[in-house]
Amino acid sequence: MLLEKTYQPAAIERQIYENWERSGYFAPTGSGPAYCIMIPPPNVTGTLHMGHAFQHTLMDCLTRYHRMRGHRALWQPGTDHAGIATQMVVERQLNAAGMNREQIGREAFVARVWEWKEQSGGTISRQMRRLGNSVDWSRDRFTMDDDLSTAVTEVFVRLHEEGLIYRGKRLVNWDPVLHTALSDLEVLSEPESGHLWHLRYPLADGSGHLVVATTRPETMLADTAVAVHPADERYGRFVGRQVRLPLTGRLVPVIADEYVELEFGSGCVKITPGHDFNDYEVGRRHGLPLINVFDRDARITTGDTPAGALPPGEIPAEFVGLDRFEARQRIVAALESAGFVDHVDAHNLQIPRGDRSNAVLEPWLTDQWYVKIAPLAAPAIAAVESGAIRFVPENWAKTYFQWMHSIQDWCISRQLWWGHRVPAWYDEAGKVYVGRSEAEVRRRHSLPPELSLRQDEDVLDTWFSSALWPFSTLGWPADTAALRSFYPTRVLVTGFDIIFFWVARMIMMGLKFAGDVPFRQVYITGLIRDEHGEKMSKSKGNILDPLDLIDGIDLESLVAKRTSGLMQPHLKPKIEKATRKQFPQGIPEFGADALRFTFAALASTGRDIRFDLNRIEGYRNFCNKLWNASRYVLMSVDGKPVAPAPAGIADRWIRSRFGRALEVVQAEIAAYRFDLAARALYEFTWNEYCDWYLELTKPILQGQGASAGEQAATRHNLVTMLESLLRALHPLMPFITEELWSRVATLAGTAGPSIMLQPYPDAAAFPADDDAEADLEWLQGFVLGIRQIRGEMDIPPSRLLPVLVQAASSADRERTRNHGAWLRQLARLESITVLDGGEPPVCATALLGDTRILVPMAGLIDVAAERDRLRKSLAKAEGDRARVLAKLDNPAFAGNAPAGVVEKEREKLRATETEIRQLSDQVERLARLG
RNA sequence: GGGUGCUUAGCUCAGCUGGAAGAGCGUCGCCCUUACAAGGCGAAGGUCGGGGGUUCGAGACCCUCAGCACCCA
Repeated sequence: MLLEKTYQPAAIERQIYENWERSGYFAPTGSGPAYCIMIPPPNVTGTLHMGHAFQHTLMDCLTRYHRMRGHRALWQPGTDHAGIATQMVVERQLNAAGMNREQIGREAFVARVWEWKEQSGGTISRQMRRLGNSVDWSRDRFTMDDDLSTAVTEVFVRLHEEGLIYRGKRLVNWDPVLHTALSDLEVLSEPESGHLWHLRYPLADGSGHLVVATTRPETMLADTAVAVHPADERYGRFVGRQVRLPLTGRLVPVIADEYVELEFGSGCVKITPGHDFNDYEVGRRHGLPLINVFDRDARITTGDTPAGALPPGEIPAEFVGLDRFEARQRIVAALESAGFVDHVDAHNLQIPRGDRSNAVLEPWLTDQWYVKIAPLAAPAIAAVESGAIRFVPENWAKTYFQWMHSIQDWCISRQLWWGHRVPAWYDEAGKVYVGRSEAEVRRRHSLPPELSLRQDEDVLDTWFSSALWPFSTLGWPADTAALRSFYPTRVLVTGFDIIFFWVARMIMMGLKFAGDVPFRQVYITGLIRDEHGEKMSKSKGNILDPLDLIDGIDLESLVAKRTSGLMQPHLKPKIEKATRKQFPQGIPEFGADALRFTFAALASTGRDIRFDLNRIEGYRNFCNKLWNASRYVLMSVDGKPVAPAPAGIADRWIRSRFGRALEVVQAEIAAYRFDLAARALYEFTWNEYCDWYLELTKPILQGQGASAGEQAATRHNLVTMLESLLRALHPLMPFITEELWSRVATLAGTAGPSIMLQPYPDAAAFPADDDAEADLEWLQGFVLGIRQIRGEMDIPPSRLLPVLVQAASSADRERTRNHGAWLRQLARLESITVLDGGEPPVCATALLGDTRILVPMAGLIDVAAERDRLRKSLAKAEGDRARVLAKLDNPAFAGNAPAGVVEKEREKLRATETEIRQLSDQVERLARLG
């Protein structure tokens, strides 16, 4: 059956994927070595963005490549529950319906989240299917699945038993909007403009005042000291005395601590251990009391300490209940009117905000669960130091070390409802019991049934369960066959942005609980950005849905997609304008294979990858090229005799070239240089297979000269070569290769249900053939010489040229004779005459080593134009000669450079001299005429 | 303040252990040559951010400066 004239991805892709999936081809099979990649689990209710599609392409390419090379390949899919993000989405839905989660209660709320997960959870798997991802869907996992939750509980309990999980009252990063603690990594600090208030704190003995500088005057209600630097001569005499806090009148000491910066502000700071991380440490060093004056909304309270509530009236009633920002204004106003404000400076400071809510965070004193991280970090550092885990590119190990060496204990509790509930129970006295279940807790601690226990309200950080992903998905804590074969996994493919969040934590947990590293290599990809290098984000309005590149999308739908559901609706006009400007016609359909090839081609070592539509268009054209090359092969072969027979020179040449390309591909995939692998395949396919090899078969198959046997042999090589090429391209472009292979395989004398189960072509089966390559290089040089004359002289291809060959060596004469048919067709020649001495007519000249290829000029070529052309070449050749001569004349060069290099230079000199002689000869000849 | 990258053709980027500057897109010519106009053929275009050094030889190695980006505090 004849192929369509152009490649139409939409017509084939879905059906092919359905067939693969239905046939179970994605599951690991065979007895080869195990090859396993864990998918970085995306948010179950989210969608895949360009970064996911990019990484998925690389993971799929690796999986398909190793599967074809006989590995028992498993690409483990799954999703995570994305605690805060998902809870926020469902809360917003509730708010829109005029409700909130407190109203409906925990149980009903969690049920709604599950509903939302069921409803939206299909998006990602749909996208993955369209991308052609060959994950083993039968093993699909979700972090909240029962078995994965079992793993979470098990790890929590074991860490607790070892004293590596503890509960403590500490300052945490508190999100007063989401009402939860956050880990350090979820805090984003940006400089923002604010003020530095200089406040007068009167000395208790009435002998004057100290001026303290603060960016947060509202926390002065909870001050428990004033600090100066011990070496600060301005203040030394005040240390040990007391000041009377304005507004509350409480007496606090003046202390000396090196934390104070001499040059900052007045050099004298207020210390508020309950509301500042640094002050907390200062307070600990000096045994200062802790006072808290905020509630969970960051509103002013009547104040409390770990020992209990402050006496009534300690915090002035006028401020109680005020939001922190309003409290600031009111307190500053009160201080001002009482004359306590010395002056106010404008000041830029770092403001910590929650990465989800964007709310200004508060250091707040609460009970939280922590993982003691140092004992886990040490082996995780060693694993990378020893090379048990290798980062690619290896530079990322530095980033990893830098963080691991300064790592803090990990706050794992979150005051959310969506997630794994902390497996801890409290009795009425507040005593805590940790265990796998309430029953186990009662049994272990011999608690009477009538003792009522309540489970901890908090859930665990989502990353806690993600950290277990490499072994929890394989069945841990059970000792499963999957765990035994696939752990440790081979490589983790992910972005540098989650080295700390995820990669480091998986290494720590894997070493601790699965007894080995979770993966041998970590391949860190760049981040996909838009064509201007901007990060893609909803609020910037520059996101692209990978599916829209596959299927295409009209402008109006694209604008609607980018401007709906914005967190900041006022950005809409700007986004719409930019989108209309960038995609005036919308986005055309490119197909999954073109998108995948583009991702692979962009995967170099850089940190930022700009996604440019021009690239994908180029690779869609590449798909079309491959399609049409196959079309040519099928047209040439189908229904005609095909027979394996001694290969012709062109056949030998293309096989030799293919072998070299495969070597590059094998090496570059092993090095995770998908860009170089893709380029090798692209260049081989287009510049050698299509541009030369297919053209070389035409004179044989379409001309009169060749014998039936030669033709049958050519057809055989034509189709077997294509069949191999399709296999070589399959990991990158699975759909089009499957479609074409299904039509080509039988003709090539092979068969099978799918190309994805076929072996990857082995470079060793295509050994280098230097003779064939030398012959073809000569032929290409000949053709190129003629084409150059033709191109520069604007001679149309329809005009066939007579050609004279002069000063040919006997080898060149033979080649001219042997390859006459090819030369005539590829260079579009009318005749080829080998000269035996004698004066040729006026000609345009092309050089091929010592041989001159001459095109008689009469009526064709302008003498002056040819002379200019030759002079340009001559000038270039003379420049070359001068450079080479200078090098060779330098005794230091001949003395120090390796012999091979020197010989190469000598050879170059000979070549340029021949060229110069020939060219000047020809220029002279033209000069005589012109 | 500490750290990590980047700077090569108009644009986006390759350039492996130092040995005659590359690709794609774009541009300019000539072509509807029966696989492909999503194509074919040809061409133009770069003092490899600046300066210094090592070397017979540097886009690549070292130092330094400048600009840009990111991470951590």
